[in-house]
Amino acid sequence: MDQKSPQAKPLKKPITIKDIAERLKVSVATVSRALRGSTEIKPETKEAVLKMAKDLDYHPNLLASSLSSKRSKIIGVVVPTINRFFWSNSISGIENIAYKENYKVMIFQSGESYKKELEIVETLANSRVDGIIIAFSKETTNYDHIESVMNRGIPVTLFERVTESIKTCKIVTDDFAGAKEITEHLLARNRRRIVHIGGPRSLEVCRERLAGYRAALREQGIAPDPNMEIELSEFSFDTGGETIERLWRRLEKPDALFCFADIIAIGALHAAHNLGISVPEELAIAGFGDDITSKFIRPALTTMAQPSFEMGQTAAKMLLHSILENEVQEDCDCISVKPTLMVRDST
Amino acid sequence: MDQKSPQAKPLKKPITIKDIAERLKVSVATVSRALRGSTEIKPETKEAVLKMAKDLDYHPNLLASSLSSKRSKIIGVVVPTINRFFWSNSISGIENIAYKENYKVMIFQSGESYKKELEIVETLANSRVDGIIIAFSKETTNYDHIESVMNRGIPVTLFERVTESIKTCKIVTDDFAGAKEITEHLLARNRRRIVHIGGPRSLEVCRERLAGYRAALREQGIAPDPNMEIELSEFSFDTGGETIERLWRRLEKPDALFCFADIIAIGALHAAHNLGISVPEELAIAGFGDDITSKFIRPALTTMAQPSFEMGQTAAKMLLHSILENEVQEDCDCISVKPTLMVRDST
DNA sequence: GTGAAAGCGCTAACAA
DNA sequence: TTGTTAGCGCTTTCAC
Repeated sequence: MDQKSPQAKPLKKPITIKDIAERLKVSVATVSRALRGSTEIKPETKEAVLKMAKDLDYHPNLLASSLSSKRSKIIGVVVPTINRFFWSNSISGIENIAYKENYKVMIFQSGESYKKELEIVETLANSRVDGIIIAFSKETTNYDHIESVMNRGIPVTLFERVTESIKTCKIVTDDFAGAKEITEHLLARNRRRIVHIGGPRSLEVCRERLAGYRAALREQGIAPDPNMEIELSEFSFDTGGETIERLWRRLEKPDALFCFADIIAIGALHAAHNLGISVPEELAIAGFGDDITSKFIRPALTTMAQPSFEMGQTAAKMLLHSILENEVQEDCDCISVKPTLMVRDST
Repeated sequence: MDQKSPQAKPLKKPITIKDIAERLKVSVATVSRALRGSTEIKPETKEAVLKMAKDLDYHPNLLASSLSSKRSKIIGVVVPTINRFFWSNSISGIENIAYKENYKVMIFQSGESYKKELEIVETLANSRVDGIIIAFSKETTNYDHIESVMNRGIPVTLFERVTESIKTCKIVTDDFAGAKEITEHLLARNRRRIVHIGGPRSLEVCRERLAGYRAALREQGIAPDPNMEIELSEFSFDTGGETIERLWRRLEKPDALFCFADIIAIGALHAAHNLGISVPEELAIAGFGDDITSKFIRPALTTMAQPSFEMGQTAAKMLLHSILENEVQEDCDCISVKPTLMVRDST
């Protein structure tokens, strides 16, 4: 019953270009050229090779190919999580462009862990991908791993979660403008006690959103109040809910909430419902990101829409440009994308 | 201005084990052994190698390593999309196990396209991954690509979207039981005109859910009615919405909806709201999958919860087992996981 | 147009 | 414990 089968895997060893060459009595070089569609080859020879490859059920070994050509036609993408709409949709945008240019996309998630991000980036570089698009984890404050990769000649494009300290192509949301605009919207709705639920200050994204919020207040002569600025370290529905419960125990309750991410706002909305708080009458709630859920919850969430798919496309274009140009990236641009205010029922 | 910089990439060529060997006046074999933590090596030698590697800023070339060792320590995962909770959460489960065993996970999405699935699987195999976990696209009805990969000695585990025609490890939801249970729940709520919105029959998943629905009806003496069975080919919020609009033009309106996926149910819920249909009084709506959104919409959606994270973990365990055992997979098991009914406000 | 040959960087017998 | 020596399968000069 538990006797091992004598010949485990069907280890008839794979067909290589050498096999094709021998059968055809040509050199491996010729076969290689034919397979790669090189021009300097006689059409008949090429056809013969292609036919033989098919007959023998030949499959190229990409490892060998990449090793000797020093090109993999693969780009690596690192995001904090694929579990949220913004990230997964960005990736679709990246793939959309990459596949057109015949590049494959390898997706990795850091899970917001710096350690895992390090590992992934190192693996990617050691696997000789042609380029990397990365959005930093919330824990990342040291960027040596990126410098190292770039020094090794691998182009890197920073995406959304970026840092000023690295000179390379970047694409980000104009978080300052977006946060300012949505705060102004709240102010225009006659809200004065607007609480900002922000994310970890280690992220530029979060700092910018906070700054935009403050700027809008100041313009209305309202001095930013530390009590009205909450800093979260976790991104989840639950933290949004817990926060609102804490806020509601205060003497002076807020009349509006601007959350740095939809996921937080949705959690808050849910908790508000359970606490019997009427939205938007008693409390207006706004998010950021236009998560796909935001349109479907009730009341539908007011938020800033980020064109994630297009941002992914742009990132891919920038990276492919760096790869193909093979230039130093010193002079690369930083693109800032304006988000769009989506006014819905929650404000 | 547009003059190219003379030295493009910093092409100081990478340090290899040969460089380390020369500096240390040992052989490359020794260096290789030290780096891989082989036991048959003198501790001092090992230390010296490690130190030199660090000093020289050595980074291993995984391509070369995999090429010669014929192991990559990478498993490939192919899913229709990472954009939905079930899939992204399954992947987290896979990663959770894989990383513990020191395997990296490469994620790919087929976008529900058979052609792209083919390409991805071929690339994965040609990149000599150690194993593949795959959930088929909705278009996939031919499984030769999987047979081919398995014949080449690469273990494959089928995940959720499977086929009977391939003998290998599989893990699926018990869709029949789940669909039957949720339909029974609807019946218990005194619904008799229950419409099933199903997915493409090409997917076993969808056929099973339909079968479960029918079985529940039959047990109550209700004959399945083709007019009450709708087949969708797209998975999106919009199709859910459009469908309910069509249904509502009928003379005899349904009193319940069992959608084969939450995303459809959520779209329907949204459309119902816009049409002024009261849920659940006039129309009960149930989904399948317990998408993260389902808990937060109003009314909260009744659905079947699939333990996606755990299913991912199990898939990874099965695959790793096949990889490590290096056995033929003929006798592999097929695990079927029972989903859990989550009764909420929509029914 | 084609072939010969030298690698790409690493692993893995087999010897020593 | 270490070194020698073939490769792994493919690409890419450089001749012919």
